[in-house]
Amino acid sequence: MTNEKNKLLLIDGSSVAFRAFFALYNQLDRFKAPNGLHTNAIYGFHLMLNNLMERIQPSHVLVAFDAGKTTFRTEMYADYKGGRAKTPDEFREQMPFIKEMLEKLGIQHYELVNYEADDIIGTLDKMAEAPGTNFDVTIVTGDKDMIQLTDSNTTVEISKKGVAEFEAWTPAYLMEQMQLTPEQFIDLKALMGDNSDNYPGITKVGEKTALKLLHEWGSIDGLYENVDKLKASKMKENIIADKEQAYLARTLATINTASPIEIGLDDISYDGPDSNEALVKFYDEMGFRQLKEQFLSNNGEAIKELEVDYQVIDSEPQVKPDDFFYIETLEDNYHKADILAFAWGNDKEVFVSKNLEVLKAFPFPENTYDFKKNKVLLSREGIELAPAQFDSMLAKYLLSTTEDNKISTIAELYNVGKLAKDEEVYGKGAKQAVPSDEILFQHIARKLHVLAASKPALIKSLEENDQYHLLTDIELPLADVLAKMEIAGIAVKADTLKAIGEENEARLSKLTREIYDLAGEEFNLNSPKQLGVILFEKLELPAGKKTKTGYSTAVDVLEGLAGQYEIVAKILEYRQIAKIQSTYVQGLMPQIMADGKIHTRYVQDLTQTGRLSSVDPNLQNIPVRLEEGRKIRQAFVPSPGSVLLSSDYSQIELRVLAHISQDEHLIEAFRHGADIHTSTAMRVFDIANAEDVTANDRRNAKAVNFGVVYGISDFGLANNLGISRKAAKEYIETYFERYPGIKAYMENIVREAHDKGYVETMSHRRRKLPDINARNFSVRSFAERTAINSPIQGSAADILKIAMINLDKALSNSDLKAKMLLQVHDEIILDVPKEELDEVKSLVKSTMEEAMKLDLPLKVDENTGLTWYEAK
DNA sequence: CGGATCACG
DNA sequence: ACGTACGTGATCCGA
Repeated sequence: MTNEKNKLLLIDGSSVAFRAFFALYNQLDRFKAPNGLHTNAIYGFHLMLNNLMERIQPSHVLVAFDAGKTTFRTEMYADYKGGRAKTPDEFREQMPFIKEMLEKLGIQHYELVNYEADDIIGTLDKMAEAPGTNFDVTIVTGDKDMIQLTDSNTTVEISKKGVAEFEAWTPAYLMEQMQLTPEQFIDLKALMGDNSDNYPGITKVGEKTALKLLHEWGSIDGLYENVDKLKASKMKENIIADKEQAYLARTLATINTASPIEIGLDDISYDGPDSNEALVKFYDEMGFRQLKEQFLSNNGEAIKELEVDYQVIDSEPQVKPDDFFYIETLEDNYHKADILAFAWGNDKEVFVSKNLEVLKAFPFPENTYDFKKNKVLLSREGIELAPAQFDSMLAKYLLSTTEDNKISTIAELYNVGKLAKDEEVYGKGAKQAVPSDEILFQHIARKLHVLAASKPALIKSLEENDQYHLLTDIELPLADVLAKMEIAGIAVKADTLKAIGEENEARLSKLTREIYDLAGEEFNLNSPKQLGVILFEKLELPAGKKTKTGYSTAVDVLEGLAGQYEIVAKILEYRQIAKIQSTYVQGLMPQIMADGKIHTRYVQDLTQTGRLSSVDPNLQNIPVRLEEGRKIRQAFVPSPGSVLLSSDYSQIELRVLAHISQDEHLIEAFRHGADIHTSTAMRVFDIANAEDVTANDRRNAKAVNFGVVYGISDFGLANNLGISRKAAKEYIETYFERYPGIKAYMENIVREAHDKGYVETMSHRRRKLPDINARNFSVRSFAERTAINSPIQGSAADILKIAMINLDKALSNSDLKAKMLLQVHDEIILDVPKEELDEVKSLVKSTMEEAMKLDLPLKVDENTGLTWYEAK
């Protein structure tokens, strides 16, 4: 050993891992490896290590772990650490990877049968104090027991909050905080016991009393030598009676500094990772992008941000047909956004411009990113964009829905260099601003380069997956159709909304007064928390479910009470109206643009199943089930001289299920055109004649049919029908018995998902299922239900997409003026001139019914009206 | 910014 | 034994 001071870092791995797990517990879902493993504890542990290694710069490091449930302490006291809650599966599954991480980092870890991490640490600490050694020791742990080890060269750091805050205990700090020496700290635990380790000290003695006794008598020995001097009291009796227990507690609390460990200080010197490649690979496996980058940059291997040369063009652009084209906007909502700049070119040369005049005679190339956005933006400049041949956003979406489809993500996934995030270039929130031309141009030039450079890899992957046709035959043509629908928009009458709004306001203020009256005080009716307190504490109504934050006041809970309590009925009414008012009256009104229309945006690259979503505003969830809300639809109207036509698939998901499962009974039922829920009721409940099926039978059968599509469980069905779990289980068993094809489908698709890690729709749309082999039951079960549902929901989505493309083609090839306006998952809403109605109605019906050939018919129902309210 | 609630298929 | 129905978006509250 040299004369220079060595620095030894000893970490209680089991306790620090546990701390890390809970420090990031609220982000459990965010921290997932690509293979589905939870990583919050692994990541948190790494962050703690970063903090410690940087601050302490140790020459020697060891992470000690507890070896198992039994130790020499359990031999002395069987209940030691007994009665602890089981460690969560999400935590347990991470432990092997924490150890793997330490190995990759070049940090030794150690555990010893029959001993705890504390004892290993205590023993090494002792070794580091032997004559001839010269160490400063830092011990890091999550609980206070180890404070007893602090001395002139040993600091004990206790993890306090998050992953970066520690409290450093030295003898001086211990004296200041508790007026104790490290030896006395053991006696403190002897007197008060340890709840979390599950051993008692002296009855009724907690920290306060224990401290008082120690300050008076110096030690547990001192106390018992002088026990006669204590004045008679219950406490004195306890002290005398629990003497044996107290000494046992002292033995249990004392860290063994002479454990038979087989490693020494020479074995734990630290000199960084053995293999940088292995560490980087580990980061990749865990999905630790930031840690990886940080590591690489510290090693001078930082992935460099792309350097892309570009030319600024102000007129007469040179464009090759197989170039890429990209438009940049700050705002997401391209119905309002300004074009900041645009770029074109390929991976060799890039051109940029912000002069909109350049666009007027632009020969738009065939490759782009987010064609739909381009088309809508350019239509505002009077340019009508023809469909593209390739769209990187849609290609990436088809390949994987696990991440977003930003260009920076594509760059990362396909290894075509690093791209700054938009937030870094443009800022976010209030700080968002347009940067200088130089920064803006460089950024979009980089994007253009990434698009061009990644295209071959995207196409190759699509072909390997047999998905290329999904891009060319479905998503790309659909983008063009959707752009036209978004540009068209739907007329919404502000006056009608206003009238509904005024009526609502009157009802809301009356209800508010009545509810305050019944509650006996005023409170914020929109706060579930305050409402819970009023109902279940002040008024003492029987509380149902609980949520993480308090009492649940959701509808299903309140509905059970509405019959008995006037206030609950009024709250339900208030909620219903308040929802309509805030989301649909006040929410929609400002969305009506200068042309009197609402232009939604369909998000084409988001859902896990292949459905669209609708935003700004969402026109796929306009109320319909309850009359009060349905009135909102009176504000949605056709163009002058037209009517609205709404055509929807009947039972499309069950039909898809019948087809892909090939269940003969379900297929037969649809071929006969019978009411499907009635038919199910007859089969499952053994009813011979359709007339004998009661409304209740049908309702139950309907719930079972829905359940099947969702990946049924007895619990879910029971919950939905309000029946016992046992009864629900019997329903399901009978159902599977009567529809064996369905049962086989479910088993097969789940098995396939387990084997492949993904499932597919009829047209090879994929959904990856990283959780399908999870060790955690509920995580895995969720993935299994998803495996059952996604091919059904996704195939239905594909069918409607195909129908929309075909219908658009048919309308374009005709003289018809009818236009598609909206899509709501299984229905299309069109604006149809009155004189075209008959023709369009049957065209839409046949196009939709023939969109895909199944082994049973598809069926379309339609409604028409002068408002959307009537057309349903 | 996450949770609770509720609107749709 | 575990703890749930599948897929979305908007609004409000409260740390």
